[in-house]
Amino acid sequence: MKVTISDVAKLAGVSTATVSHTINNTRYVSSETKEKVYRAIAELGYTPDASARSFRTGKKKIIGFIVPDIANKFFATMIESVEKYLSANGYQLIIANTRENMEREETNVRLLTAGMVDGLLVASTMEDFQRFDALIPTGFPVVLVDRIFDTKKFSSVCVSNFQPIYRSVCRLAAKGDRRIGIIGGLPRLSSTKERISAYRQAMADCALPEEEGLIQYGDSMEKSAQGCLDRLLERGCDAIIVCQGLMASETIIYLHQKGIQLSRDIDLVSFVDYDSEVYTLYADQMDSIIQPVEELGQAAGEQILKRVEDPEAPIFEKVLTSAYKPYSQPGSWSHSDR
Amino acid sequence: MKVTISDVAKLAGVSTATVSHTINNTRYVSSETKEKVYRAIAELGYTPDASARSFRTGKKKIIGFIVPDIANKFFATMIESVEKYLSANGYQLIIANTRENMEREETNVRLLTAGMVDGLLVASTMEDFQRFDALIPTGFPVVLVDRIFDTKKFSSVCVSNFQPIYRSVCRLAAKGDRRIGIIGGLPRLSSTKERISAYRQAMADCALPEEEGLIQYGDSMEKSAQGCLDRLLERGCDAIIVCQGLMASETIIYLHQKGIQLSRDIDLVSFVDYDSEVYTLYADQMDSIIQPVEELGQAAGEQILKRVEDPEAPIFEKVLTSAYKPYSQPGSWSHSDR
DNA sequence: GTGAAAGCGCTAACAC
DNA sequence: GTGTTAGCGCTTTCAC
Repeated sequence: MKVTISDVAKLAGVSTATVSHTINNTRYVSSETKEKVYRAIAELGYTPDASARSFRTGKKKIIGFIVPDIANKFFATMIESVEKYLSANGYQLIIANTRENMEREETNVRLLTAGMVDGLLVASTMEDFQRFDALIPTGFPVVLVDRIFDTKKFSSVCVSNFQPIYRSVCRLAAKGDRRIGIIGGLPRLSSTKERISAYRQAMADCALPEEEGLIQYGDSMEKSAQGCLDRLLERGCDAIIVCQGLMASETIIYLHQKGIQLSRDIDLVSFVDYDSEVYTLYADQMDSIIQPVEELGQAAGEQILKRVEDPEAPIFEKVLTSAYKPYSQPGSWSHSDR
Repeated sequence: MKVTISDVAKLAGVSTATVSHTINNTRYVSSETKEKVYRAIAELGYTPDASARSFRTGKKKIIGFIVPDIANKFFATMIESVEKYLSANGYQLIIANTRENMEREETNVRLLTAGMVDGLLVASTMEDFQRFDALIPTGFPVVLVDRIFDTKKFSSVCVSNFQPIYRSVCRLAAKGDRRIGIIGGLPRLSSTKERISAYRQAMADCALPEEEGLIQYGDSMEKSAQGCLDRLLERGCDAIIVCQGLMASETIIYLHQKGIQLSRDIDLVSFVDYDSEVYTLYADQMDSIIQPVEELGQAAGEQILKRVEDPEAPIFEKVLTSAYKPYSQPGSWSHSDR
């Protein structure tokens, strides 16, 4: 049968309080008593029951992370770095996968916030802030990751999206490209909106013709880039900006298959949000906007623990900066935001 | 403040027992009473507390998955498919990442088995069965995934490793290759051992010279393939078998960078354990051993829930079969085990 | 068809 | 320096 704290107490000849306190270092216990307790624990093979403890203390030492697509290496890498930070601080990570589906996100948020985790990281696929907000119990610690809402009610950690895109368009324009296409992610996401608006503004500022057909939206999941690319090629683009790593990889491959050569036949700017083998192969033939994925994960971990430990802490918005790597200078990296 | 079951009971004018039973459909409740209960729940915004429930019932509805490397797409894809199966059955998945480190695996197993999860899936990085076994509380539901031990104490789900390698060597030999090198994963893992032993046996059966230097071991993590490849190239291999997807991608890229062309300068056989863009690019220039990753995940989910629901169920070993795709016939797929 | 109440294993306030 | 004990929110047995 299960061995409980009172079995230990009995065998050690002390009270349950003493056992609890020795285990948790939560008040002074003489070293002889400690000794007896530890001996009893060892003898019985006692392990404190995590459920009972969570129930009693209200702390579960678990953080939930709601992710749009765990098989996307961008998120997988981020998860790894979140997990690293959390486990170093005595927390476990629970993953839920929404596959960019709002209903799945709703279900998972409800499940996790109902006493399963102490706090929640969310890379939300929702468009509507109200709908998201309604799911979160009052005062529940939440940190938005990578994707935010206009209403600044929750803390967030994300990457600056405007500047690198704006800069890309300007660089392409200076090179002589006129018809610059862009492949964005899901139109409802903040990250996509920011990037597209940067594109629009830069196109206008560079006096390049705007044309709705030059803007294509994918879903950032497998096999979505190809259709976008086809439509852009039909319109005779001389340059393409791809706003997300997985779609960028697919774009590169598809161009390769069509025999269209990077930087000779077409200019490419890619978001690089993970260590892709494709990226390694073609890094010297395109501009790269390199996302600080690890830092994003670590910052997310920091922020959520901060909120869990002090739910009254003020809202905090952290914006990280991508690195910009122009293709012509393989060795040179520069920060896009300064 | 937190709204509890007795708040609901009070407002609905019934007992807590009735509220509990209506929520859980666990005994007959008249429809008028149900009605009152649901109204009260809605009015108060009541959500049952998962901790309290787990504590009381001993069931947490959480499965743990201990994974060697979550940023490896092989595991990320498997996680996704496990998660899919579990969530369809009312369970959540908790991930722990060991980075192929035995100490981290120990810590995580101990943490998770201490009342945090109902059952555990483990792709263990351990060599020593005793050491692993010692971590698992008696009777705790465990399913080994992808990597097993000689001692058949736990249920397992894995992929047949022997046949595809044996077949690869024979095919290469028939083609005229004499110096066939192989890049394996961590030498301590069952999967690696099986693959290397298949290689050895096939080399002997094909009357090819065995040479220890033709066998190289990587760690299946990023940047480990390059060193292995260098050593194999030094020995003048005319063919190389790579036993793991990530290392296979890296091998392909490295060969490409060196200007060594697949199937012209060197023959390649790759394990393909996820949807890689590199694989898409080079699929027609090499033999592929395609791992049934999704099925592996689903089977793992099935097995662990079976054990959780009936811990006395007999040990079950499921062995899935890879598909073998020879490079010469892009359209033809064949099962390697029949 | 419903209610009363015990108790899951632990922590922590209070007592000495 | 240590013990006693209430009670966290829920499920479930027993009773009517």
